[in-house]
Amino acid sequence: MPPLRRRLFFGPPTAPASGLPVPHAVRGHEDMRTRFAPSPTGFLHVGGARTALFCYLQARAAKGVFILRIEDTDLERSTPESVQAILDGMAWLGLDYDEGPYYQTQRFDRYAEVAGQLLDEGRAYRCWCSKERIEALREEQMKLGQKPRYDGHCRDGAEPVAGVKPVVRFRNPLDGEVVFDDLVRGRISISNTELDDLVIARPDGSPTYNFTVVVDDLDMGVNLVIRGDDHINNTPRQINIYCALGAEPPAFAHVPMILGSDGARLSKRHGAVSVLQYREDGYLPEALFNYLVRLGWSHGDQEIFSRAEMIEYFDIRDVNRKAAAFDTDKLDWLNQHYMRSLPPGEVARHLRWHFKRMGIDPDQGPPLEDLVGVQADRVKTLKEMAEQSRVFYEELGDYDEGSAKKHLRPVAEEPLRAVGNRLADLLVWDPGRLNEAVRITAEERGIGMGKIAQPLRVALTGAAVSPSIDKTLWLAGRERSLERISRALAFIAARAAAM
RNA sequence: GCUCCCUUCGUCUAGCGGUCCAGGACGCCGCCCUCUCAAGGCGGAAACACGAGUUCGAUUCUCGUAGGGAGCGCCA
Repeated sequence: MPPLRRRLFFGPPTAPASGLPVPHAVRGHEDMRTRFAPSPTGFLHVGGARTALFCYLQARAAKGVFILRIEDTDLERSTPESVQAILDGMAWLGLDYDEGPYYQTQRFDRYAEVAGQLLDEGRAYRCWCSKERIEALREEQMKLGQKPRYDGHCRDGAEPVAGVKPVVRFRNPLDGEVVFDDLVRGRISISNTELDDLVIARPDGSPTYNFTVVVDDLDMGVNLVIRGDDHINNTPRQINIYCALGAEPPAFAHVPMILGSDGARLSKRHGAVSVLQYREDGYLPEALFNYLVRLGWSHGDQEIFSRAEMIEYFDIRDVNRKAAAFDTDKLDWLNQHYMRSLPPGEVARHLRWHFKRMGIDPDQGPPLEDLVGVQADRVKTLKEMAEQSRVFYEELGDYDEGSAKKHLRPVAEEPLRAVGNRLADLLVWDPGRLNEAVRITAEERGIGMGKIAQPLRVALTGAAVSPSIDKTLWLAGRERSLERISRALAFIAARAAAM
């Protein structure tokens, strides 16, 4: 049997009630090992993603190792699709791990081995209590205003019950207290009298969560456990198991969960909760990453961080204690920032993905880099950008009714025809010359830019909203522009004739 | 019910006993710019949950109260 590995990278997190072992120097320990351990029972949601991201950053900051472990012991609910969704989500966010993915289902022999060891040493025992008895016990205790827990009926030896396969329970200490210094919450202590003898193996021998985590983290040499704060209450039990195994517990950091914009627990009704849904909605991974890391963590007043800066500055101990509400407006702002500041080619790559999904051929129009340069500060998401740019890649459909009525009127005919002619004479189709052509046409007539730009805009895009007129012409291209101007002139003529 | 945990502008946060009649960011409001929509520039409103202590002095420390969250499984 392989020895249980012990690794320390800072002082013991457990301590007698006196003497505070201050966790020190999280950074700089080359042997730090963290892990992200999701259970594959659904997609990777933003809360889990943020936990993963903190594990990743902390490992990178300490030049340690980041491990991925899939906790799939729940055969009923775990699915290969979920595993894939987790892997895809992490890949999209750029969370690369150094070890794994390990799968708990492949380690059942090992859990059985350790459970057997605890049994042999008397640190665990078999329990034949029926579920009915446990149920009745719980009700009784609840009625008495007590915290429901196992009463230790089989703890000191019990007669096997014929035809019943026993569970294995961990023999939890009866007194004393468990104290640990959580890297984000500070000191947490709980009395052993609050804990009971938890089941570590079911009748069929399959292990339970609190037991597998300990065995895995020990075997994998994990010395810093970063996880959601819903596990705080499990930690003391786990620490007791570490001790029973004669091992040093790792350090713990419990990060708060993410709330919906209304402060309630994040759920589907808040819109996107799955990381991959954000990709579909048009967000850049850099934006979501930056948003998530700033949610509950900060470095002075800085809002924008490059990956290298995050790694340089991140320290799990700086993570906030309280749950944070997800704010889509701020994510939007970050997304726009990254659409404008990332290399256009990089943004274009993601944009291409959206075009394809929408059934638009990105090669039937201007280069996507040019499009990004023009549209990035006009939209919040790549999806919006693609939607608002179809006219540069596809045939123009019907004019927006209101826009056509307002701008494609007989008075617009002459200026539109004039600008069309001037554009047709242009030898070079670039924004500078295009702008000049429109401006001069307006000046010659002593009319405002808007008197020409708006009709032109409707002619080119079918609606009254688009990038500045020179950029719109530039993106539409010479051929499309001239053709659409002709069409608009015909439309105006037909309308005049009908009046 | 019991145990554990949390509490600064609407939201994310800075603050680690005096530097705070509390700073930044998103959002919001106003003005400017302007060929539309944006973007940009300038300005503005907006918070220490409450009550006791400790202290010369509390946003910062302690204890209560209120509010919120999590856990109490042969789920993870």
